Amino acid sequence: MVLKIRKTKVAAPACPLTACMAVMKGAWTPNIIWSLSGGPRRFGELQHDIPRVSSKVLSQRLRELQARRVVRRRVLDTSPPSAEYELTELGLELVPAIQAIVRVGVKIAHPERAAA
Amino acid sequence: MVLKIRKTKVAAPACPLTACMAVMKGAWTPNIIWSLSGGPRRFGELQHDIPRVSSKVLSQRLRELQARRVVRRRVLDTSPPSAEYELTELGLELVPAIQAIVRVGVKIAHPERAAA
DNA sequence: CAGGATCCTAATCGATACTG
DNA sequence: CAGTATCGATTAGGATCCTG
Repeated sequence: MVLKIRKTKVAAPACPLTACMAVMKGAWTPNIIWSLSGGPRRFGELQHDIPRVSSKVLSQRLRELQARRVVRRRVLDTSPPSAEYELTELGLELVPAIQAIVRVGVKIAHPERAAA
Repeated sequence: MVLKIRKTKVAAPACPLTACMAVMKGAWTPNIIWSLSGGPRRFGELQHDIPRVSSKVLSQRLRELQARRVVRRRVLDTSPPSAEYELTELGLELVPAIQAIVRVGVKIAHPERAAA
């Protein structure tokens, strides 16, 4: 006998999930957005925030995020010349999701503090 | 002159983020958790919920999630034999994060409904 | 129905070196 | 400082076939 597929009880379809995960693709992308959620950061500052990321991967992800209109790049007229990255309005929309992930991460990392 | 690294304004360090992302690693993992958030599902039902996932990847991710105590597997005494997967208490903790991601995904996919 | 085994491709990442 | 170029290792994922 054939088992019937029960109707899912989940309200929204999986496609918005996939759409959002496409933006956060890459192991370091959430960290980049998280770091930028505190305000504009320079390239070197991002590397400082995310210690084990290579400059190659960091610049790759930043370029992708710019292409997706999540991050904006501004060249500053300083000496030496430097650049600043900041979240766009679209990028700011991602912050609550990252915050939720961080909250869970805290629970996973410190189960004893889960009561709080 | 050397540019100074400005102190980050982000409250929590990136490590909890990384810890949580490790659990959600893989393109399909969030979809699996999302599908299970509606209640226990069988293997075939998960494949139905996530149309383009191969059985290999699905079973791989399910095994990883079991190893991480996020998902529990129960063999049912039916004919033909079937198995059910469900979220553990730890797995349930991930649901709010996934929900937040879905919410952003809806905004990305349907910007015109962003007002709601 | 519920998966494991195998083969293969594409993407990601890390390390190193180099440029303006 | 702010990246780019290149290489090599790892891995996720797709397709197909097969079993209990």
